[in-house]
Amino acid sequence: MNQMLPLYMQVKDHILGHIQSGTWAAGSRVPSENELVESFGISRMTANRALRELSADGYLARVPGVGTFVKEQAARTSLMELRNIAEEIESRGHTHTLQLISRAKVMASQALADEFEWKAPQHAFHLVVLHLENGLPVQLESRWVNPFIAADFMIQNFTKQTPTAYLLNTVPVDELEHSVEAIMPDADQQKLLNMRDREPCLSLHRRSWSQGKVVTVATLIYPASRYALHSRYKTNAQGKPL
Amino acid sequence: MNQMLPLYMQVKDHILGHIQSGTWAAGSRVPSENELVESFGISRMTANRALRELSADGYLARVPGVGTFVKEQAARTSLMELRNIAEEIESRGHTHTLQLISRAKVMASQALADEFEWKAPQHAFHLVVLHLENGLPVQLESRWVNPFIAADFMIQNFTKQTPTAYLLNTVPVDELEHSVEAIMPDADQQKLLNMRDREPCLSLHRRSWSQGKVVTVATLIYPASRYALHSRYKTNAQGKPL
DNA sequence: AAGTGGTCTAGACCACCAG
DNA sequence: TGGTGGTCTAGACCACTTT
Repeated sequence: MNQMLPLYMQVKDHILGHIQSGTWAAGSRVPSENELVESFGISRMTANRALRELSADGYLARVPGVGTFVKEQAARTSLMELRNIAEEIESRGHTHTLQLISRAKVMASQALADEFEWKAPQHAFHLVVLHLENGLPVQLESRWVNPFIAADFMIQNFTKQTPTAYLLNTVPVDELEHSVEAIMPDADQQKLLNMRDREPCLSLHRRSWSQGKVVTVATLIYPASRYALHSRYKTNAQGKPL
Repeated sequence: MNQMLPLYMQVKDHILGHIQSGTWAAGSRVPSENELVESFGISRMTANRALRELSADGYLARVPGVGTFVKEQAARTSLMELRNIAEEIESRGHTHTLQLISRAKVMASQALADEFEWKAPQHAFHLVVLHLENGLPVQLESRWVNPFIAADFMIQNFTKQTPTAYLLNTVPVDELEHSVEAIMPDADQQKLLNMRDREPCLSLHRRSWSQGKVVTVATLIYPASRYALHSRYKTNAQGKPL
């Protein structure tokens, strides 16, 4: 039972596929409306809708009189959503790889126990992973995991599935807390991230809850020159936040 | 001088105006495509585009065979803690003061015009303000304001009311975009913020929209040692905000 | 002059929902 | 059965850029 997609959707998928597979790199020209009319045997309005929507979604940039081009995807991550960095990188048509730096069962410090909302220190899983985009380090992840909730976390193969992806697929997240700072990396961090001297980092500290319990505490460090954090959202009628 | 807007835009503005003025409450039915065809004297495709785009933007919900309805706006943003800095400082029981560094009407660069979503560069109001907490600089605000929307922005006395507070009270904000980076301050910024050498800053870039138009573009710079951004909110199972 | 995107029209067929 | 939205067509005119 093949579900027939609308024509403009098929065209969108076709183009998005080329972008996300990397066949069409950022800056390259995509087929014009007339070319799509020819190759797909569709009307110009349908081709126009596909290109216009991809443009509204930020994948393409259209220049009247010139053509339509693949947009450079900003290296940035959402502050609102909990997204897997591997997917994020791959959706830009880039390659994600990771290096497992360390993995251990450790005794929580009092500060960490506080973050887990434990009365007394317990053992926790600790993991340090370096994420690379096209071979360039973009995130250093230091993560503690609550062993009472994700007991089989340590026996995962994180080259197949990132820690974030595993946790997202295993434990439903109810609540998120983010805290963002600018920091200067220490010597180890600077070396792992392959950074120049005197270059700052963004440090994103995240806690996530499931059914009232802290699942995981993570500190994600991004080289300032390679990543930005981003959020965009609609407000209520009063325009309340700020 | 009068810029002729595309027909589908006029229809969008017409509907958005009714929604944001409250004439059409959440849940109420908006005119059908055929009714818009009649009342505006346009083709159905044009009416369809207006309704479809407002639906994609989250203002309307369309139900095949039934009609198109004004959507309930989620009040999720009350959980995003990015508040007016004056209130925030005072809520800590500290004293907020500010210094007006500069105030001018300037010609927008092409990059700024892009941020305002203007086709061509126009004049914009520019303001630089230093915020202090108990006499210590904590935020350097560089703000550009759309003069077509907040025409009397420049004659305000910002020692009584911060620029953010004035804009919030004057223009209803319906959309916000934030982008956070870590930067090294330049010499001027470092001096104004009274910072030591080699200390990084958080740079928060903010755009706000009202009725589809960019009201203001601001860059807020915080010394890393004195500020962190914080947010906490509930999510659905996929890690997306409610 | 030829090609591009931006818009608009006046039809059309369909699946769906209501009375 | 008539109204709704969802899609699609085959034209059209325009402003613009490139050659």
